[in-house]
Amino acid sequence: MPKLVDHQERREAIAHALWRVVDQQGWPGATLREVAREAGVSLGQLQHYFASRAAMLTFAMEYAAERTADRVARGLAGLDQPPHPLEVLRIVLAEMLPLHPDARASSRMNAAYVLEALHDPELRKRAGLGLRDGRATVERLIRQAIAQGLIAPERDPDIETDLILALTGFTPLLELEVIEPEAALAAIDQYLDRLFAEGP
Amino acid sequence: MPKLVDHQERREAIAHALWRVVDQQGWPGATLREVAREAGVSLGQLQHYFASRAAMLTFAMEYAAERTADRVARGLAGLDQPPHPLEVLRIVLAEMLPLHPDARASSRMNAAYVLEALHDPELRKRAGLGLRDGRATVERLIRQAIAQGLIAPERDPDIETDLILALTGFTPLLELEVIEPEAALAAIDQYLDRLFAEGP
DNA sequence: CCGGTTACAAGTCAAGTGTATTGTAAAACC
DNA sequence: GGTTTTACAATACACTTGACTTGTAACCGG
Repeated sequence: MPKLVDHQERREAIAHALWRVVDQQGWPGATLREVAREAGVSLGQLQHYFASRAAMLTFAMEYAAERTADRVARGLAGLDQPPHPLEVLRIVLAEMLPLHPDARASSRMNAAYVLEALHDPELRKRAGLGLRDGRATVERLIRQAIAQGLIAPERDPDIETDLILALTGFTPLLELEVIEPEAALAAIDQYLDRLFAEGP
Repeated sequence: MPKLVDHQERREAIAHALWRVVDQQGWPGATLREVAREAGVSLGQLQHYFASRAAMLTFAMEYAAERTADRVARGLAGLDQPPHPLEVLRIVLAEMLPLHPDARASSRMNAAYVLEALHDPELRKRAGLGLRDGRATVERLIRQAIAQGLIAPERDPDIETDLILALTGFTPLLELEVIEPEAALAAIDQYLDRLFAEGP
């Protein structure tokens, strides 16, 4: 056979091409042929690495989630140890919003994925689990911060968690350039500052 | 010619069918033939009312925006006159979230539309204008409430406006059943209560 | 060195897409 | 009452799509 090839590597390269296509042409534009062209491979080769379009999309999504987690982890590494929960939340939120090219690609992938998941039970389960996981992580953070006295004890951890997650609602505003990235960051800072403020 | 037909009425009927299709099968599933089937008309008839698929989608979106505005107006009519800004915001937010079938259909239409708009300059301009309009309306409300002393004067109207709009970020959480409708409403109430609370 | 496996290339296929064309019945209008 | 419009039906067209099949060169393992 020809030189043995690292499948994972190839798949990731194709996933990157897929991101680029989705970023530039949208989810429906991500046809097998278009992704192959963007990746600089033939349709046959692409099909050698992904048995179906669905398999390709699923892989690309999981890989995007990994990369986002990596970006967050890298951001957290730059903080004091242990980091202040406010800083943690700030970084998590900032990485989930389309504020730089990498995050934008992930964000668009995610949006398309969620939209698709609404009508596909399998994807729905998968996407639901992912989001629930994320929510659980944030909730843990909030509860810890309350226990540490960093957040006023009157705050309901469930509601505060949901409100934090809702801040990803900046995404469409940013994408359509209704608000500037600085405005989104300022709003997040303002919100977190109030959340972590001392009670009266 | 056969009995003269109310074009607007026909178009709206088709738009309703389109919503149903988008709601159940997603944006890409909204093919001319599928919408025609859902509307109970022939492909030829549908083409008689919409010159192209793009025209159909545009009409359906504008109509959805009108209907959402109607729902909000109906909600506002049930309030004291003049209504308290908090109540106004509560109703606006509640109608923008997928909390009941009508709002859900509009919400999904809107999500798909925004996603599509990212790669279509014409749609982008249109969607951007719509969102900017909405933002301006909310901002006016906030500034008024500050002027009336209902919101603490330290609050920055710009940031507060953005934060209000960000609360539409509950949408994916609701759609994927990560949180319950009551939780979203509770969070919104909590948030608005704090926004309108007296300063210390 | 050779059978078997891997890595692709290229072509084929059926299904589905939006759009354009053509035909026709019916009612409005002068 | 003839003519012109309107409202549709039906079909055809040119493409694109994901999937599948077949062919073939390359290399490893025995």
